[in-house]
Amino acid sequence: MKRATIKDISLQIGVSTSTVSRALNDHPDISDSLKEQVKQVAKALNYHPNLMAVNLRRSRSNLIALIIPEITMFFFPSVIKGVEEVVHREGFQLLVLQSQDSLEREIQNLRVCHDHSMEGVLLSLSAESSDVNHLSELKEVGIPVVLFDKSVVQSTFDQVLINDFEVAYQAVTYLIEKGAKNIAGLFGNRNISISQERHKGFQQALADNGIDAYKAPTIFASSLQQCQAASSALLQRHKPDAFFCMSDEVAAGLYPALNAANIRIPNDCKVIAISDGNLPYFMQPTLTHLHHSGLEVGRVAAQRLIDRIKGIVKEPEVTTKILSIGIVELGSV
Amino acid sequence: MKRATIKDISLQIGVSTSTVSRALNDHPDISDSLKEQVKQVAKALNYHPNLMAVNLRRSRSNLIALIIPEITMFFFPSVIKGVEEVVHREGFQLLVLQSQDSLEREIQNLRVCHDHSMEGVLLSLSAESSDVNHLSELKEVGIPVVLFDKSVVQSTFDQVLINDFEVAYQAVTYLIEKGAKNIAGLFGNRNISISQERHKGFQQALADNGIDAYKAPTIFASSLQQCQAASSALLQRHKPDAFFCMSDEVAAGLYPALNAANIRIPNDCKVIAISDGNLPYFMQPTLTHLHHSGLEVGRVAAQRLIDRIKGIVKEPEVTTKILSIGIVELGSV
DNA sequence: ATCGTTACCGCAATCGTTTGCGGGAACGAT
DNA sequence: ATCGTTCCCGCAAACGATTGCGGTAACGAT
Repeated sequence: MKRATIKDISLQIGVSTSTVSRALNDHPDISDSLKEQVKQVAKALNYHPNLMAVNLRRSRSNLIALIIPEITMFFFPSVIKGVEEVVHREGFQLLVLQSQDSLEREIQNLRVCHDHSMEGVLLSLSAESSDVNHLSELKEVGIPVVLFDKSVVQSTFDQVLINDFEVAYQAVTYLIEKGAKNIAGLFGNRNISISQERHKGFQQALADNGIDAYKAPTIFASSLQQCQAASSALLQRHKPDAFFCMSDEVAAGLYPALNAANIRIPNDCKVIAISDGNLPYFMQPTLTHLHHSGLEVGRVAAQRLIDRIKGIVKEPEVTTKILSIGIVELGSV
Repeated sequence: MKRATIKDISLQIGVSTSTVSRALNDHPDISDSLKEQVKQVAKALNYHPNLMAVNLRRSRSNLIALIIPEITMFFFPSVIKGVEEVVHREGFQLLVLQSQDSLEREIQNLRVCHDHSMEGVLLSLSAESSDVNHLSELKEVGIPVVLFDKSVVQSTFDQVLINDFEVAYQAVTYLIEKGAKNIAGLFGNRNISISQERHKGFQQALADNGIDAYKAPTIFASSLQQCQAASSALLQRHKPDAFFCMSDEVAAGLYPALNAANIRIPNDCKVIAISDGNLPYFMQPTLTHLHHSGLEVGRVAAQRLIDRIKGIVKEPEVTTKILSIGIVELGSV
């Protein structure tokens, strides 16, 4: 019932625990024959090293934390997948924590990271986090942090982002090239930075094409339901010939509204979104989008973090990695 | 830079480490004034107990593992959410592992659970796991396991499931009540148990209503693309007046196929699915479904596990908790 | 002055490993 | 016979906390 320890092995064979330890770790001081014997007994006793003891001794934990606002079906599953892939390959274990978009819980989670001796932290800031001051605690004890997806301007940490402004600009420009003249914008929670940045890109693209950005119908909605309701309301007053959706989530709110108003996509109205490329294929018509690969974000961020942990990245300066985004042309434009 | 230990505090105040430890844990042997002082110094030094040491000493880890086949946008995000909710409330941390539907990786993950001294494991079996023999290792060392969603018949573990047969039966019966006479069935990976059970329920419901189940058009598809292709092919040969979809994922494959064939939902063809209730609202028309709440599954399974860990559940017998399922009537029937 | 309490606090073992250092045995060389 | 190597292996101290047991001081009571 109780798990075997190194001591059990040592007693059984009649050597010291240090010898057993060295044998199991293939230390050159130990003869091959003894190594063999030790390993056999270990197997027989179903011995597994107690990682709590090992980690305490080595003062490592082999753990990497991923803190995200919330696990929904949007975006983060792909990120987790990408992170897990890299983290697992490098021999770490992943711990997933959620901040529920609350600063308080984010701080709690960071404390957990500290307490559990995380070797590194991947963090997508909560909606309430307007700066990174609460990360100083980790910085002081030397736990590397990589921010991704959501960050703040004056960050002093490595980060993996996309250029939200640019991507939105690009999407809107694309709609204009396709002949759209009256473009509406749909955005998520107005408190999070990426909503704001994408909104700016939206406005700038309009302005650069001689369209009065302030007259463009605009919605900020924090949930699918809100978005659908707001879209329906919008359609009472305006008849846009195109929609820019900052995420596939808001696009999913828009579709039913258009349908209810008997507006056909893409004939009556074009739709474009930014998406990780899953949901767009479930929608009808399939949703043209700029492909913001969560998988890629996860991979790159995790790799960067692990490089930091291993000390491969020596420069003290932090880097901001901007991922490039491609457009996937489907049925909605 | 280095984190403060209990020793640092003891040196600073001039008491022993044991006293500091007791003071921090509000042991009655320590005077209130000293406690106050110790806590102040602890705060000043930004002291956090080293959980690796604490856990080694207490031989606990405070960790609960969740092993799932794969984090996709389907179902599991809700489960994770439910699990996290309970686990966090009870003061544990959650570790998410993926088996990629591979038995080998599932075994690897179980080893990780053992090595990291998990206090409990929540497991949704991989497609390749046809029994639970590989769980014996955990059983031997006394780590409780709760299976959920996917299990096997002769399981000797607590489990939280739905009655897949019954739910499918119920869904098909509903279609028949609504007038459907020619019902097709869409299923996922044919190797996983829930596909098989739901398929049986599908067939039985047909048979009980005097329909030849073996002539009913049936598809097993492991991905969205496969499902869409197979659906299109099916529509060349048959004109079902209703579809039973074992998951929202396959339903998402069906929709475009119906659309391409110019078949209208629900007028020309009804569709019903089993779903956790997210995706159905993004589809057009919204998808009528039997609501298999991932949130609930996660909560119940996690609570059961924690009861086991805490020893609240004393009975040696394992229990199988079957969650009830309600129907959500939306636009597709 | 002695004894008994009560209130505090320290010693040292412990959890399971790792690892620096030292030491014995065997063996060959001188 | 002595010395030097080489090859193995054990002792004991860490890692950072918890905790049973014992000990000391203060104090009042007798």
